[in-house]
Amino acid sequence: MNHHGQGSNVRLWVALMQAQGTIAARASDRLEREAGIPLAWHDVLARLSFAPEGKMRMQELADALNLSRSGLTRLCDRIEQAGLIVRASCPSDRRGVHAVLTEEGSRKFNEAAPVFYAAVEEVLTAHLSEREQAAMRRALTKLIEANGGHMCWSLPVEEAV
Amino acid sequence: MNHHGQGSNVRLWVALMQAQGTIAARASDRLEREAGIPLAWHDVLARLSFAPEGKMRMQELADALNLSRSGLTRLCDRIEQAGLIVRASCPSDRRGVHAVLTEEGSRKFNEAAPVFYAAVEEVLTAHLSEREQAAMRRALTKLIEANGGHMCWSLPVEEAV
DNA sequence: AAAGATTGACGATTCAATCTTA
DNA sequence: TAAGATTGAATCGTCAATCTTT
Repeated sequence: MNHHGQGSNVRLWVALMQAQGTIAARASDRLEREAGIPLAWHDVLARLSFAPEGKMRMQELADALNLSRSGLTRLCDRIEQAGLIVRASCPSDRRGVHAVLTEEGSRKFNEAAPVFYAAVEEVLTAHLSEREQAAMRRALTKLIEANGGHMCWSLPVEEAV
Repeated sequence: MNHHGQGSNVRLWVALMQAQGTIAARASDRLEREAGIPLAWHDVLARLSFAPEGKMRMQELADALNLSRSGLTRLCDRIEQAGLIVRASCPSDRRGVHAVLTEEGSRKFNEAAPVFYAAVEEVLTAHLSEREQAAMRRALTKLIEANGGHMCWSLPVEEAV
């Protein structure tokens, strides 16, 4: 196909799949062990924490986390069961539902976030130079946009340092 | 923690997770649509195709694919059911089991591989320059090794071009 | 006793169908 | 009729226990 052969392309594919898998598994283990919540729960709490008023529509949340609607419904069932979020009917459009962070959910996130940051540092950023990180972020963002995704992340407060 | 704030680290994390998810989903869809097999099946067939005599121990295969042993057992159940592989007791150590590519499995792989290559090109390499690809592969390999993984991939024949 | 693989019970995710509201 | 969300059935993966062979 191209004059470099396909092996090189496949190598990049394999590296991407394997790196992501390994990194996510290790960070997930550490978060579960040290903060007592699954990575998926942290993702939800984090998104809500950085959202205005600590709430988001189910649909928004599903998109942000790359989950199907029903997948998010089930995930939120479990987190609500644990008391970290509640559902609230959306006032402006009563078809919609807000997932809202509770007091306890907020507390839990504040407890888990440092563990998560440390895990990301440990498995990801500690092994790459600033230049490598910047290059990788640029490349990954290109890939996301080229594939119809939207690299969205509500700015955490720490960014403003 | 560091003077760049944690937001930057988290951005890289999110970009990695999202890019991998989007890319894998798109390639998986295309493979399923155009070749009629799930991505996980292709992974197994590909590994076997590039292994000596078209066979591998279950354990090896599980490691290569980042799957648990039982996960691979189940996956191989389905693929064997479809007639693309068979199991054979390992002669030298009768505890072990070989997954062996069948004629039909080999045929199916030869049909699916071009689709897979095209999909990788479409979702991944088409959007990155040679330099970007090389930089990314280096960085990802570092990450894999730093996290106790092993970036292993039997050389495809095409590599020797 | 330990290694390789499988099985049962379970958790998490998806698709298709359903329910409610716009 | 369509959009937002949920539910039932099915798929896929994991952990712990089991079975066989070393």
